[in-house]
Amino acid sequence: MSLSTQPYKGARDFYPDDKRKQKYMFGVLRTVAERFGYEEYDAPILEPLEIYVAKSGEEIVNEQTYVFEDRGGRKVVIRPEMTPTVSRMVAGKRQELAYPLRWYSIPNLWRYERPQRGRLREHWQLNVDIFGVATVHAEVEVITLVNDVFKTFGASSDMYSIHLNDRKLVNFVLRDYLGLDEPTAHAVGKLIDRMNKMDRDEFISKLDDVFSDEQKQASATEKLLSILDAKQLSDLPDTLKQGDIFADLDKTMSGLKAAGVTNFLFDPTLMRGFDYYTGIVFEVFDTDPENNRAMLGGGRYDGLVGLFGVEPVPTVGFGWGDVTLSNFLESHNLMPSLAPEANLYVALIGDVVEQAHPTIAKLRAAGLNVAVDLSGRKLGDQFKNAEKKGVNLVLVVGQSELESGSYSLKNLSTHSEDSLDLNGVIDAVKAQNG
RNA sequence: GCGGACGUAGCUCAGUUGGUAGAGCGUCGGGUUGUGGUUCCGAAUGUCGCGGGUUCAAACCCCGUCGUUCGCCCCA
Repeated sequence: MSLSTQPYKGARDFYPDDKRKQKYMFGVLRTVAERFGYEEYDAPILEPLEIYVAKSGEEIVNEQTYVFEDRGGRKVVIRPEMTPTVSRMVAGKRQELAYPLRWYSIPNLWRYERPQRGRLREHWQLNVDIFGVATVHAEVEVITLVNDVFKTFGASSDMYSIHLNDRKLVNFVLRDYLGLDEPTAHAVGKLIDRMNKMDRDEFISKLDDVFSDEQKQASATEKLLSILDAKQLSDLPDTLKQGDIFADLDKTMSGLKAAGVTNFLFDPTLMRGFDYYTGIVFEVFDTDPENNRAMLGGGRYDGLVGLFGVEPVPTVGFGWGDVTLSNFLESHNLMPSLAPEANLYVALIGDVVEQAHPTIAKLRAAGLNVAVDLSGRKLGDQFKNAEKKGVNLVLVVGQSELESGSYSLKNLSTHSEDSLDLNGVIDAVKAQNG
């Protein structure tokens, strides 16, 4: 009976090649978030159960979290999302923080579910939140940030589309326009969420199951469909256009235009799972049919911070999973080939490890990442090894080089070879790495 | 939690109507001891995911189980 070498179900090992991709992705995410003035924070992976029970939504706590009791009898959850945590942190220093507060993090999150494409048990998620802005300038900023991330990865606008909706609109339609009670409204909301996964007849028959005879009499189904079919705000029935139900969506869209974002659209079927959203919600879809689900989503949740017993803080934020992001990058060929950490490989001739030490130390002190071949194998094998590791530049160091101070620097991809002194080697490696 | 597909060498896979396993790539060694990518020669490696069952005989059929994957639920 031997031990399995597989990682835990739904979780990934990151071998150096994988980790390199993750480092690249996170690097871009951090760069863009910080370009918008966001500060990085972090928190424990464990949280008390209560903060999820409070407002996260139902199933995620009951069935999709890792819950256990610690040795002190406390109910503990491995965080399935970051929003309650960041809300807790903001609430904890509610009075002393300077608003608007711009925070981001890339936490790992755990959900107990069946793994499938784009959904694993452990994933990392960029969380970007802006606290203290009640106007849709916050939504516009955050979505613009998302757009900049895509651009920084080299994506073009046709590769993704930004869907927008407003919970206030949804609530108005369900409660006031259709006059549904709370449980019915909730059920219809869940149905709308799944609308695109079924055909129209199926959707209508499911609606029939939910609506009362009275509601059917009032042609609730037809009314709802006419709203869900809207491609833009102007398609909506006139009776909805009174008041300022659309004001936020309207302003968000014009704000996005002003910010140079083009590929967004009004999507009345967009719901989002969590119940804590209170205003604009958005999701971004990969247009590649291979990745047919939301790759990121977020919205306004003005009530969460207040749950911790402090004055509420208006908040807009989103989460962007690393699995959906890497699927996106791979599908659109946007994942660059990434060089290994070492940018210089030293091949040794003969037993000169100790004599070569001062030379190698100088190279490292100059900022080069130097991997030394300690195998004692034939020179040809050392070249093969460098190539296999993906290190392009090899410095040959033997007795005569150490004595003369003239080294042979070999470029494995161009097959060129230069005779250089130590400073020349340093310059050449730096030039090669841009 | 529910449904489908799959599980053969390190990797990608082949294995005909059941007769105890192969290829390519990779790995290792070599083509005279200080120069690699192409080439040539040679070698190693599998309890055919695991456990039962049917059979004279199972990688192949049946059951269970674990894992992978796609979808449902839910969500990033």
